[in-house]
Amino acid sequence: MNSSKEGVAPAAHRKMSEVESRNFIENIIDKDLAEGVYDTVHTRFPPEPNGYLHIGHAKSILLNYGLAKQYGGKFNMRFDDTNPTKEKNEFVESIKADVNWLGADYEDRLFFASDYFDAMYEGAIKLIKKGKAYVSDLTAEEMREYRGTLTEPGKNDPNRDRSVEENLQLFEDMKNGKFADGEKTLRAKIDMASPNMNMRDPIIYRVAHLSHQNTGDKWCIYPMYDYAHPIEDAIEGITHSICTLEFEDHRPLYNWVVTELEYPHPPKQIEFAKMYLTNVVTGKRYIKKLVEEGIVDGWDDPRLVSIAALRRRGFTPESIRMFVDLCGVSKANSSAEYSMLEYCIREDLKAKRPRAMAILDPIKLVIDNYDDETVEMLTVDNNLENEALGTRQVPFSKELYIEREDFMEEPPKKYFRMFPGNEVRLMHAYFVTCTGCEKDENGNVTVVHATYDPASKGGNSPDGRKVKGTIHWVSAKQAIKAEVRLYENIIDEEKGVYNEDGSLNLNPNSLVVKENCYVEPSLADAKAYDSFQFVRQGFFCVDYKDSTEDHLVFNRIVSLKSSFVLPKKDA
RNA sequence: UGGGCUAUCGCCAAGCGGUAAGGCACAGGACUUUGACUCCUGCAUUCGCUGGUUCAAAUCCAGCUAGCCCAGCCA
Repeated sequence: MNSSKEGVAPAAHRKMSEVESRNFIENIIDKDLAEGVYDTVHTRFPPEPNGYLHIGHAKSILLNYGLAKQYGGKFNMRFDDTNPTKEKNEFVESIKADVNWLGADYEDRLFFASDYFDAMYEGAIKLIKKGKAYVSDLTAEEMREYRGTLTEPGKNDPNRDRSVEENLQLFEDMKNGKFADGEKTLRAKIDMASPNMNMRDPIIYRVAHLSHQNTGDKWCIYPMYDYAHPIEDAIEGITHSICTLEFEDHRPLYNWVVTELEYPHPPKQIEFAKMYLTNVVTGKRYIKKLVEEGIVDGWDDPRLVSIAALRRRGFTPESIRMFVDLCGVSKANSSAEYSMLEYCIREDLKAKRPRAMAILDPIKLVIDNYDDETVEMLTVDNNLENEALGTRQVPFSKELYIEREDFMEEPPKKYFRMFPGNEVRLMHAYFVTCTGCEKDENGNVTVVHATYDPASKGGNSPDGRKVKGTIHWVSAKQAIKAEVRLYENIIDEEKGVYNEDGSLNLNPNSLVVKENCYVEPSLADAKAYDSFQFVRQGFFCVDYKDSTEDHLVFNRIVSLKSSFVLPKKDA
């Protein structure tokens, strides 16, 4: 449509939306659909219920859910609970809560691997009958010796050629509890000389006399992941079984299982690189230690990156989704900068949430020419970028609090806040001119004085006079006291996550508690998880754990960006 | 040192033989009742390295280098 002028590349004017790119998994799916390998897309999120979910899992959840939605397919939630030694019901509940919070809707498709134990048992018998599985007497240590090493092939199991009848009997005995833990295993008969360790006759069933969180005491043999997972996928009709890179070597075994068990529409395993944030702690042992030592306030401490922690901190599901989308999907190991996550939450909240004034480090400002008794109620927009958020009333009076750093008796260059003789705007209120300050015996400023211009009500002067600075404030009498918690990364980013001895390199300033903050009275009814932009400062959210009606506690989600840096004072 | 995988801007990431998208970060500038937002502008003569094929290579071939994963009766 537009005739290109000389030297102007038309492509340069194209918008990003027009050149939307696809990730490698979408490419695979497109091809599968085009070639008729599958006629639908069915994915799943299959966590083991052995811990809390963190931001890394969010990627997997949203990837799987997003793909299903994008292709008009289905998404299953499935707990991969094949090892009762590690699993707890507490975790299935927390995982469900996190997945639901993220908005990954599995509808009525909530499954457990343990739902399929019978089918897996039948499958094992089928393998035995085909001569593709056998019962082994080897101990764990012997098993290791027989397996060989990365560079040397393994040796055949002495029991490798047991008869089908004997294997059938032994396997049944295993199931019936005739053997102690570790006494017998069922192995797939593949190739002890395979360069792929996973194919050296992998164990597919082990004996464990243990109560299972879902099946109780019904079983004393449990299938191994490599055997169970492909069956779970096949039974549920999963088409694309998406997992992380470390399972790439397991794919031949995955395919072996679905092939030997002759599933008519075998699922396809696809691996992607998990991605974490730079300078973040996700290791279970480390977090456990932080909790035990009281350095953090539980697994949902706002400085952590578990889903529960992000939720408590004030992140939204939308912001997490945006983050995951922005990061993309690939097979290259990588680590995203925290600034990308910060961008996402600011982006999500900026037009969505109301703005308010809060003073975190108060100093009194007295408007000397303002009436002692008057309290004016100013009508203020909740968010200039979003009219739908309406307006609120903000009281103004003679005595206010302003931010301590918004006054300097001797300002450096380019400082355009309050200093003697300077006129600034009190946001939404009046122009005021600073007239001086009072100090205590130590020279600390205790009160700032100013006079106001009655004609500038609302924040503009009819004579067209301009001011460089606009500062926020609250009326001293009507303001509500609140506690505000300022967070920084729990890790000292300068030096990285770990010290040389393997301990965490903690940032001593990761939590700063401001006890004496004043917020405007409109915040009195704020409820748990409600978030606001405190103008000129950042986004804050009511802490669900510690905030009460008479003691509001806010978490700083993220600060606002700032290009202003106070110049260092020369001595 | 056997096998598998990866390598494109500080961080992510497109690209699939026709001459390096985009986002974050960063830096300038405009605007501003948030030093925010928004808006402009800049930001890889070059794709881990070295050769080769080709009129043409980030894309194909060969060799090298670096990083990650695998020797649980974990997932």
